[in-house]
Amino acid sequence: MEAPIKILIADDEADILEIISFHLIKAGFEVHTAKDGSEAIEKANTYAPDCIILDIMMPKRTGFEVCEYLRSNSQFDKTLIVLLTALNDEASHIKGLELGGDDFITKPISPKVLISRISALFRRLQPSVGQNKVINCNDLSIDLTQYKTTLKGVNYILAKKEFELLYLLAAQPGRVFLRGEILSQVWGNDVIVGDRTIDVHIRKIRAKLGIDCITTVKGVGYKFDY
Amino acid sequence: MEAPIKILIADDEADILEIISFHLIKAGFEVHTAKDGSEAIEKANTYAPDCIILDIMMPKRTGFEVCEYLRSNSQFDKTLIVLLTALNDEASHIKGLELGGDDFITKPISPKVLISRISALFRRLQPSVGQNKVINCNDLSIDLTQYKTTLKGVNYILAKKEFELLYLLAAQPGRVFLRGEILSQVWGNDVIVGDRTIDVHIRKIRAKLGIDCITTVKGVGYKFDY
DNA sequence: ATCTATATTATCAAATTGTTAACTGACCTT
DNA sequence: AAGGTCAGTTAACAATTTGATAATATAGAT
Repeated sequence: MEAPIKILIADDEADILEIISFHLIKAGFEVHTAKDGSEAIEKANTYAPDCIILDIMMPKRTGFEVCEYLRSNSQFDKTLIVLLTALNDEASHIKGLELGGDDFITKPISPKVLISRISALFRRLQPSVGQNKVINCNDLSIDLTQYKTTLKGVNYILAKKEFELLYLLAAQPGRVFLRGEILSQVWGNDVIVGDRTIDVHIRKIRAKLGIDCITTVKGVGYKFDY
Repeated sequence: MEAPIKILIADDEADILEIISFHLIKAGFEVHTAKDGSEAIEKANTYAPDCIILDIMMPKRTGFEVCEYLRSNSQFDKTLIVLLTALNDEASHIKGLELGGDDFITKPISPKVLISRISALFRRLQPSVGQNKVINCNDLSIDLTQYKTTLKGVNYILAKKEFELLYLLAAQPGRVFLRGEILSQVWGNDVIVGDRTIDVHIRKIRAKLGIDCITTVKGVGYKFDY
């Protein structure tokens, strides 16, 4: 993870702010706080957080109003909005979600639940960041952390470059990778190797696995298809 | 939205299945159902739904087990998983979210809430999918990132130039492209090829796809019309 | 009917990829 | 240190696919 994920929490109850902040900071987030709706908008503009947790009942501007403001501003297109309230009524739920909220958590808040849910939202948002480095596709499994490839449970030993090439392609099944992309991803930008090199490695992968999981797209590149 | 969003619901209570199905269908989703965990996995593989709603308490396999299975398979990377339970306890919440669930809804279910939340999940998911350079027109789909052309779900392999030509035309259906435009877009400005070359490629596309999706505008050029 | 633009077909040239074998250097064994 | 093994690379050639052109046929317009 490069930059820490920024979260802004807006609630008028100081002790809630404090508790949530504590847990979020402990979970590795960068946390900012606001004590009312106006301050929330202000700080949202200042810090451009990745996620904003809004209490609905707040002075100056309600969570709904802040949510509406944020969603009308393209700058916050990718910002997650979590609404927070003591009210457990359906109407608020629906209103919040329809105003563009991404999730809805009812008080009393369990810090564990809050963090689980926020993590789930981010997991969905940044599939690539997912720490799961195992690709499973039908009966083929490619485990980056173990450099291990199994097919129908049987282990196949691929050389480093073969493995990296297969992993790259399989990470985005169906997508065509240009030869140039493959070279820069697997071999790096400064290394200069010929085009034939890719072919030979592709061939070795096909031969070792014995299945036709890599498709040639003539004049374009290769793609994983299985 | 071209294709309808597919949702799979798994619950062992028939009346719940029915009620939810009814509302989801009314909301414009394509709905499939399963009455236990094993059937859920089966149908997930068959229909590749965009969203799977899982009851936690189910015979054969619990919602947790199904969730775990789905999340370990890259085929379902982009599938939303919503967990459903009568239990309102925090432990299930956390377990579900940590297993990769995207949302968690407690029974008794309000159809309105359910649909609001699913819509919210999809709204959030769309932007990343929106990057796709896929042209969809009736039952014809042209995917630039995959260099893949399908008609009624059947894959047709076009050569590079054929594909690029079709993609160019289909990107702006109805618009007539002059021969000069086609040449400079597909072949580039420095390459010099004759006019007949375009005709030949157009013909190959028509022959391969078997449909008349490209119209000749005599004396002017060609246009995509389908 | 004639003229023009496009469609079709066949053919050849060019580009791309597949395959095999050989070379190099790193690493391991003895 | 010599010999062996293996990953990675390249070269050379074969196989295949694709692209372009020319020649001819057809259709559309005036």
